[in-house]
Amino acid sequence: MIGSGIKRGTAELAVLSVLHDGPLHGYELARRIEQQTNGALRFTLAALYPMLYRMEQQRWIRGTWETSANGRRRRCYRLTPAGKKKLTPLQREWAELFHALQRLTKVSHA
Amino acid sequence: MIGSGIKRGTAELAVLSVLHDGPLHGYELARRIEQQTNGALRFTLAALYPMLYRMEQQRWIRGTWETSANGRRRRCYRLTPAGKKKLTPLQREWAELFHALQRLTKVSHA
DNA sequence: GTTTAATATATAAGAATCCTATATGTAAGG
DNA sequence: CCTTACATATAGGATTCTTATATATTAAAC
Repeated sequence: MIGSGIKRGTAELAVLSVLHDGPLHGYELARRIEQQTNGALRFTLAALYPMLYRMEQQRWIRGTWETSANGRRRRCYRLTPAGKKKLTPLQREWAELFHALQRLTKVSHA
Repeated sequence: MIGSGIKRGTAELAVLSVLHDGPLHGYELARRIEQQTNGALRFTLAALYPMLYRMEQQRWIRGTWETSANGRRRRCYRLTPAGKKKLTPLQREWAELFHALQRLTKVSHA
């Protein structure tokens, strides 16, 4: 059965997927999600930051303070091994949800 | 852009889809959703009834009290024309979300 | 005949997630 | 100097789903 958390967990999957490409800070993360989905998926930073804290507490990502060339202070997040392990079953859960909804709408048209 | 409501709106799509097949009462609706998705998608009745009220207020469904052959009193819901009109764009929105998430995870693997 | 399971609806209390609004501060461009 | 882009942070609120509980009828099991 599909876990209860996944239905509203799009953000979690998005963050883990993007960070799988390489470390990033929050602001850029939000931009990547929006760009890579052609604007279809978008998260405000106010939604993103608390989520990054939660994911850091769960040890899926790890944040380190860094200073960019500009001298700007920013927090760089990278995927932990635990985070990588989390990504695969999460994708599978989403695929299951998609198939479930497709079955519902297709049966409904029959 | 995908609306903010749809990410957690699986239940809405499920109810509209199943009712598209024909009128049903709440208890049976929950069973159909579970059966047609092979148990992948499941809603408790406590989640379903308040949602049916909301959807009735929005005129997407209409409920009438009926008495079954057993003599049991139950509320039968059927899709309104407005509900049918709502179903198509909802399905499109979901399809968009699926594609967006697929793009994210695929780019991430590249 | 009494208990149990299945049918059927309803509400309350709570958790989780996301959004809007707001605050703070730096750097670059005009 | 003023605006735009960069960058993080918190408070308050809305929505949705879950768990727990209450009620009542019917059919089957024992």
